[in-house]
Amino acid sequence: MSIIPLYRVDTPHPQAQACAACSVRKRSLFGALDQAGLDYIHAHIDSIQLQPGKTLFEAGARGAVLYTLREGIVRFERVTERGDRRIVRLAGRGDLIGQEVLLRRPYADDAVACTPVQLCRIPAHLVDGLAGQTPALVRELMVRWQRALEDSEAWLSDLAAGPARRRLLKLLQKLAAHAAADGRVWLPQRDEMGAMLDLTFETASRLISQFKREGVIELLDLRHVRIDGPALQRALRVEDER
Amino acid sequence: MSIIPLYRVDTPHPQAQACAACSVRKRSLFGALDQAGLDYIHAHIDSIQLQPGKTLFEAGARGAVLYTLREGIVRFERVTERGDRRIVRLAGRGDLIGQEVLLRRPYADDAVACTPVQLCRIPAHLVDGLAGQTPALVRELMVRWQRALEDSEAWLSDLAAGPARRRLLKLLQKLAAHAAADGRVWLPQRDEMGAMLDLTFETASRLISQFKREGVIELLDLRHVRIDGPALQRALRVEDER
DNA sequence: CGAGCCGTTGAGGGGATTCAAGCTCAGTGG
DNA sequence: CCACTGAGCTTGAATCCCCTCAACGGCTCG
Repeated sequence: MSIIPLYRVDTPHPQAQACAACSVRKRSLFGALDQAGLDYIHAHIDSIQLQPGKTLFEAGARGAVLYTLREGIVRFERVTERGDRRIVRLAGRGDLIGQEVLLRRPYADDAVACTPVQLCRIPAHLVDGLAGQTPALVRELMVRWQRALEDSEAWLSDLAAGPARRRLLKLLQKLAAHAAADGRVWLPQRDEMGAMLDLTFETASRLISQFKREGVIELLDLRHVRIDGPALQRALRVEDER
Repeated sequence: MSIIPLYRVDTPHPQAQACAACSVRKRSLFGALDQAGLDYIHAHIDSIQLQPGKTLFEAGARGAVLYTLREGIVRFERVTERGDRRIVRLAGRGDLIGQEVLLRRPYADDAVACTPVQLCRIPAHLVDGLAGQTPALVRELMVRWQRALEDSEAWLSDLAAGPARRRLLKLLQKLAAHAAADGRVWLPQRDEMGAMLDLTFETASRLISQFKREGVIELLDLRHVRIDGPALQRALRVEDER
């Protein structure tokens, strides 16, 4: 994990400007802050980068920091009593990670980088302090909690029910929402798909091969595909009839 | 749906006393309020009762009220694009229902009574007003959001993965947490179990019969069982070995 | 008493798993 | 340079678990 302090004590608030100019600020927790708020926080936020597979934090650990995801995809996973891991949610650009520390609770899941990832590390006390003075920030927090809840419930109804083919098509649809500007979509490893959909990696592999043959996806490199949107919709339609 | 106004305008705050004496107040959203807060809210809260199968609200509807569950079990369900319904979460005593209206958002799921249910109906503007003056209430709200999120994720990892027998055992374990004082546990209909676990009702029926033969559960009446806790734990242990 | 709902159980088929083999590719060390 | 290794992916064959289709019984209710 590489940590870059974004602030410099010798110049007046350069990071406040960096925050103000940040491409995800409007989508992020601090989108609600004004210039004064940015001045207040800038000196306490570090930028963090993580390589795929690296762990941001582990379930059960007590931490004092939360994160805003600027770039990349982070997965939340937990280990079941059977001993196998289950991926329960994904976070993308602008999402808040580890908000439970605001309640002085341990992290609920492992958080692991799926792709190269850039985050802002935010001390919990910073949010505590601002929340008292900034009602808009409190509202932003609640919006994010509700969004996480709806994501989780949508995962349950879309990705955890029905035949394997439909679940995997739905996963592609969800991953497409995190596509880069040029249409590149991150494709998880086969065993990661398994952990997301409760499938064996062999089944995931068979289906991905099938989708390639059908032209629903096109492999760009080992970890990225281009998705034929209409073909995907059609395949899902067929799946849902009957 | 029967609505009983709990307040009376001719006597001074009788409902404030009713709220203060309420058995679930300490577990409920307003557990954080002092006497002044209770005085403020009492005139605006109605008591509601619902019979099993009755709908509290529907997904997508815009409402201006949320609910605290005083007694009974409420399920959250949604209809997938395939047309079948999926139960994604359960609420029990003290849980908050429909909190998304505080964000001016439509209800995310259908909310349906599983058992006879008693709720307090709380206008959203009431919470808005109090939240500004009562930081503890804001915190209570966040705690409830986080709890709902963790419930949903736990549902995903426990009830939506693994073989049918394990999923149903896990469901019994979860239902046991909502047991009455005398140990009576609500047993859903077979097709409700199916909607919770993504099984056919036939499979649910076969497994329930099996559990009865094995002595894990004992049928009290059509909708209630007594659960042999140790036997359940043993069965789960066996399931998780191997 | 027939109709309908809910639950149970059986028989057969299908979809996902399990077990197994072989493939590519990156990294390592002789 | 290339054999060696291990991780990840693919594909095949056999098995098994759950679904589908079906029949039947108990119960409530009109």
